[in-house]
Amino acid sequence: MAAAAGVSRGTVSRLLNGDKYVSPAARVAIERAISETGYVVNRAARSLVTQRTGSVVMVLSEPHEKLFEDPNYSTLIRVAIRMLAERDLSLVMMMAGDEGDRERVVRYVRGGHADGVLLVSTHAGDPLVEALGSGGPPAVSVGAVIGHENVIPYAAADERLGARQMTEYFVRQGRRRIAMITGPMDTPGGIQRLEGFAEVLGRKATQRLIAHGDWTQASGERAMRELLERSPDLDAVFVASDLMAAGALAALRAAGRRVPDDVAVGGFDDSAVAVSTHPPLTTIRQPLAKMAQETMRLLFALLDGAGPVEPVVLPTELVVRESA
Amino acid sequence: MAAAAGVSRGTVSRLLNGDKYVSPAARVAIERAISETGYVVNRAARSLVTQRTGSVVMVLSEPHEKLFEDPNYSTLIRVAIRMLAERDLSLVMMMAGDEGDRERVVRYVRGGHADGVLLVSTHAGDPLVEALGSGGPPAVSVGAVIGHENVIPYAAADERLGARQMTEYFVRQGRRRIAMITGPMDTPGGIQRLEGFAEVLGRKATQRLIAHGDWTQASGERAMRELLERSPDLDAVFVASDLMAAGALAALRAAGRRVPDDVAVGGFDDSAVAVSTHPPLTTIRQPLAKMAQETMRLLFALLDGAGPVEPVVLPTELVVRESA
DNA sequence: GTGAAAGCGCTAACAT
DNA sequence: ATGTTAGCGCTTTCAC
Repeated sequence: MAAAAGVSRGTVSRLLNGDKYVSPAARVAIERAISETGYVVNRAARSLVTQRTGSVVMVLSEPHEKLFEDPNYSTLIRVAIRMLAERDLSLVMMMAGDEGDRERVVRYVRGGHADGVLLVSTHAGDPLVEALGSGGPPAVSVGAVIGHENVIPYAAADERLGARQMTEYFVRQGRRRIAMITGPMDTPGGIQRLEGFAEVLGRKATQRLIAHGDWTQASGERAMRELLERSPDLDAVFVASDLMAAGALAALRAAGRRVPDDVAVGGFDDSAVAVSTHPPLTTIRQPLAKMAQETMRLLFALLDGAGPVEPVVLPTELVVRESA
Repeated sequence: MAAAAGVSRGTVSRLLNGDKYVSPAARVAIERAISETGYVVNRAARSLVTQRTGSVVMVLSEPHEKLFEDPNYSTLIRVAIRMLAERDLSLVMMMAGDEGDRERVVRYVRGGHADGVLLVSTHAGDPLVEALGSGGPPAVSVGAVIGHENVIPYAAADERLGARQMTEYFVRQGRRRIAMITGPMDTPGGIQRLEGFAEVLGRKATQRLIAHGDWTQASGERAMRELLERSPDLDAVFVASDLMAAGALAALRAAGRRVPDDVAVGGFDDSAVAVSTHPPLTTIRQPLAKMAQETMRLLFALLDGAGPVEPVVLPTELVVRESA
């Protein structure tokens, strides 16, 4: 290649890496040679000397079955691919659902096979976070990592705000017995959406009116049945995700309750399912694409050697459809 | 590392690569040294000499916005990650939605950055397929690549069979005016599901009873409105995907038609949305996980240097719920 | 069965 | 502004 352009390999390398000291003549000769020979740099060789890999790994920490039931991941993946591509970085996907997975991820990352780590849906106490620890490449997360909020930068929706928006909407509507189906209580969405709910209702938010799900549709249905049994007189339910809300809708229908007449149902996410249910869901829009973008921006800042970066919390928005 | 075990680097390498000529003594010494030093092979260095990268790239050819509305991709990604991990290969994701994307993919693949290519949802005539051409690493596809069925091995559902199963079910129910909403006519699912439909109905499958969608929910709704206008007396509609069927359901409801009493609705995929709609969808189950597995198996066979491999076509199954 | 040594293609430091 | 050169860490002959 260098030979084809009549210059040394050093000069070619300088051009490719944006070094300023390349003469116009050399530049032209090299560019011609590149397009004629179809030359492409060998990343392995480059990695060997630069100690960088040109790739970022997205670690999905949800148990396998549940993982992809949630359409939100799709947006994350799409945005990440796009933004990484702009920097000529590639996205490697790994799962960290069980112990074996986690070990693989740790070996991969500590082995220097990724320049950065993108954590997704990491639960509280996940040993992976400790194992990744310091000394490795920079890590960021979409959504806070509980217990590591000050260690792992993140971009997240303002979960509490969203929960308050929905709960206050119910209150304004004059709903009197407002229940909630939460997410898993070891995730920020699980914890903080409940907190927002409780902030608005105060002592009216009793245990009888709260049930827990695991983000799946089936769990939403189960939780709704539970609530109807415990508090048959409820007239509204705030469900911490659209998918679980779809399940709740099915349980309400089975119980003969009309939505929103008898029971108002509010979801969270504003994902695709929100418009495929009947009635379409009133829900809280999470700016997912923006969250993903901001998370990538944090990662890039870290990759560029910026100092410590601050978490980003983005506002949510009430989207009124027909379920409430 | 070699020093830590008191042997030469060559011996370490031999052990790591499963060469038989390693004495038990050396093996023990090396294994101890590995666990003590936390040694991990440097893939870049290995790649440099072996000319293999240890990664497979999944190329998603759908335009960006539509891409992930379809929950099916999730399963593909999950299965691919799992099966690749077992071989210590990693999954790199790329998009090929527009021209710039495609160029990047081609450079990546032709630049030798992947040991294999996993095509997903490639449309007929996609220039990417030609560009990847021969001489590169082996490529396989989930679902046939139209026009390249004999070049690119694939695992797919028996689309025609599925369409026949649904259409025959309608016929058995005594439905007389059966319409269809197809997928894009440059995809196997678009073409072959229509073929199966037409095979059963013969000349009763007229243009008036056929509308086209692009797999999105919105397109399903639009197509359904179109059909209702053209053929108000229809009493059944076979929709080529669950997501589009969700859209069709909305259009039918808006038009005041009861499902399944007035109009029977059949979907295709048996994806998560099939149970979140009201009523839940009668649909055709596509063995997606199995398709993904078989596709990976084909890829592995190719990576292992097996001769030409045969496409795999898997049977579908009618799943009766409440929409028909 | 194992050590020694060449070399994969590149970057970066050094010379000029 | 550019050529020269020394590795990066591994696999793979080739000797022994």
